[in-house]
Amino acid sequence: MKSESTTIKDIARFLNISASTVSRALNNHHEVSYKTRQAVLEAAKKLDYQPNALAIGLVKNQTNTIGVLMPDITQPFYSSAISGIEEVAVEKGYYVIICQSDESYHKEVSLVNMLNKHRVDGLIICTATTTDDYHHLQIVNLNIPLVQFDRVVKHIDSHKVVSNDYQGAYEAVKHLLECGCRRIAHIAGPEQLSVSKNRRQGYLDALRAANLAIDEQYIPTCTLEKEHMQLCTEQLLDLPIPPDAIFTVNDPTALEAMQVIKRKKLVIPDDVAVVGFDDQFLASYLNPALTTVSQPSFAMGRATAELLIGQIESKRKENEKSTFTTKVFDTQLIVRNSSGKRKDE
Amino acid sequence: MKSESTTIKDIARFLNISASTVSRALNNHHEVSYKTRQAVLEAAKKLDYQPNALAIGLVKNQTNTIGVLMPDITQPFYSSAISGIEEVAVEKGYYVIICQSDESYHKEVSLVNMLNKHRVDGLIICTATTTDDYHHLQIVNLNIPLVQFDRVVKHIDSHKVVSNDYQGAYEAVKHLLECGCRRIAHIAGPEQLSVSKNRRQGYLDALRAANLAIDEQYIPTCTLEKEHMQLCTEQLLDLPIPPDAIFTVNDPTALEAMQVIKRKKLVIPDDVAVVGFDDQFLASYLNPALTTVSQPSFAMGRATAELLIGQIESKRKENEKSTFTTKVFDTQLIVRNSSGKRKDE
DNA sequence: ATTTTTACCGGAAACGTATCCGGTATTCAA
DNA sequence: TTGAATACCGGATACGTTTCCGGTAAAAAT
Repeated sequence: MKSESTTIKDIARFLNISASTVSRALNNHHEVSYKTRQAVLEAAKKLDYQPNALAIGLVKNQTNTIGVLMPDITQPFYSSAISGIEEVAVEKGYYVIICQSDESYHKEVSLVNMLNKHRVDGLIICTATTTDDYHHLQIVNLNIPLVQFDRVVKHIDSHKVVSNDYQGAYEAVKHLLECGCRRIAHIAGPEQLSVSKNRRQGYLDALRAANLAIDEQYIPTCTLEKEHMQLCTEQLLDLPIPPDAIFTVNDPTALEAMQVIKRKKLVIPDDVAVVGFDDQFLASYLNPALTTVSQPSFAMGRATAELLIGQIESKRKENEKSTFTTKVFDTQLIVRNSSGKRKDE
Repeated sequence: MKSESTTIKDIARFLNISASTVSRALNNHHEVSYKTRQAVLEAAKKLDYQPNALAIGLVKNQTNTIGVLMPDITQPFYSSAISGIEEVAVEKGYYVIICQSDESYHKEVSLVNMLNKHRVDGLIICTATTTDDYHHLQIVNLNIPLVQFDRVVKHIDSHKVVSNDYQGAYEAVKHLLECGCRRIAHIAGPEQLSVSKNRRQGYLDALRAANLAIDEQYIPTCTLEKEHMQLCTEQLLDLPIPPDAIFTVNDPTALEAMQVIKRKKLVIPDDVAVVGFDDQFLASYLNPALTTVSQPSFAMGRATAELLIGQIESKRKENEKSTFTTKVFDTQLIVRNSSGKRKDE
């Protein structure tokens, strides 16, 4: 199945000139006359010439491709970020290869290696929950530009894009306090994730600022598996003195929490208020609508891609050692009915 | 920035053998002795050899890459399908490049051309709502294997993967009839989309089977823009004799419809029942939970990738002209409270 | 002991493109 | 009119790999 596509040599033969001249003409090189350039362009169109990206990549040692490795592209937060990444990528002439780790460390390592082998020009990664060894990132970071998204590893030297998790959590808890809640629980995420840690810290500091005692019983750590989200919620509600509010590490957890609360015939927000984190698009459609901390995932995706491509192209120009930036996006508290002051729809 | 990665020649030099032998050893060619093969493998590991996919692709005229073009990767139906595609792709050693058309015909054409230029080994496509010219698909279909997903164009000769839209719609309407509804409206999708057409037909036939008259006023065609979804719903509710049920072409439309219905202080399902199509993951979290037709999007994604890769690899073996199959996935009606027989949670 | 087979290996060409280097013809300055 | 500068082009090489072709040495068959 010879693919029979026309090459630069075909054009050369057609015009009785050399391949190198054709190449120069197609690349707007100045050392080619106007006349032959026009002839080449015309012939290229006529013969339906499509440059072979593989061959170009081989000599230029680049693929115009960036790899994106996310835990789960099904989650709105990630798919929306990917959408932003894709948008700037095509703007700048790059392709994006997506992979998902399914929150598995082993898949993550193997996919990073695959992408490395494929000679992607750069890599965007959001580590899996189970990842707590970062050699594979270190290694890839030496070869190709890397930018970390959302879940970041501090000691790895690269661009980073995150949202202000600490501030978001702090404000969410402050809001609950203002609603009159005094026994605020927090279903936290896995400890090795930067986002979990920062949100937890925001929660703690908000309580401290209000001179409230911290009760570790109120701060279960969730694996972020569906069943465990439910279990955490049940255990909170079964405490001798159950909480009057639950702030969850993300929206999916808030969803499950709400289901459990309803199943126990408790009323949201009267008996238990709920606040999530993400503002995934369904949050506003729930009943009661979910109060949550909004992250600009699409814009974050765009910024990530811009940083990455910027680094790729500056690297090509053999720039001085680039200094890495961490882009922090402000979050915004969206107050809806799951935490309101007992005014129903 | 010479990337300094070790090549096959480095290994050859290291072992004082020829590059061709190294290549053969790495590819388990039989014409190489056990001893040298071991030596090569060891040296490859020691020197951290990573085969250059570009070079391999150049000589083999393949990229091990498949392109996926979807209207909007943010929608759960698509992201879940992509997830399935990605899964079998890595299983079989392929990379997946994703692009989104944003429902724009022009973007679609330009992206198809980009992917073609990048020499992807195959292409999965779900056309945009605004696409009603299919030359670009015809052309690409001549060059590389193509499989159409969900929204398919009948007269283009390729594998196709769809769900049984007709049957799903038929059963949804039948269910509404059994609930006692008699004035069932249908918010339909754009007419050029195969899915819209089939679901509309299922709706019509179910009504006819029940000897109910068809009222075109009850069948608005929606562009699938959010505002238009709302407008269609409002117009239905404002009719002199408003419907007692609305069957929507997909879940996002059902969502908006429910919001509008609630805003009018009507009760679901007592005043108006609602049934959607997709079973996007949020459907069960709504209040009332949404009755909808479930499509196995993940499995559909898997099947699509399997068909495509199958075609790619059979093409390599210069098979006889392959005959194309259309894989139809059965849908399943998930009855929840938005259509129940007025028993509340 | 001679021929044939087998096992193994190296050299060279090829994939499609970019680019370095050198060369010719033209134009300009002196 | 001569020398140098300029404009343009072709040939060769390189990128990293696979694969065809031919060749040598050992093993097997005669």
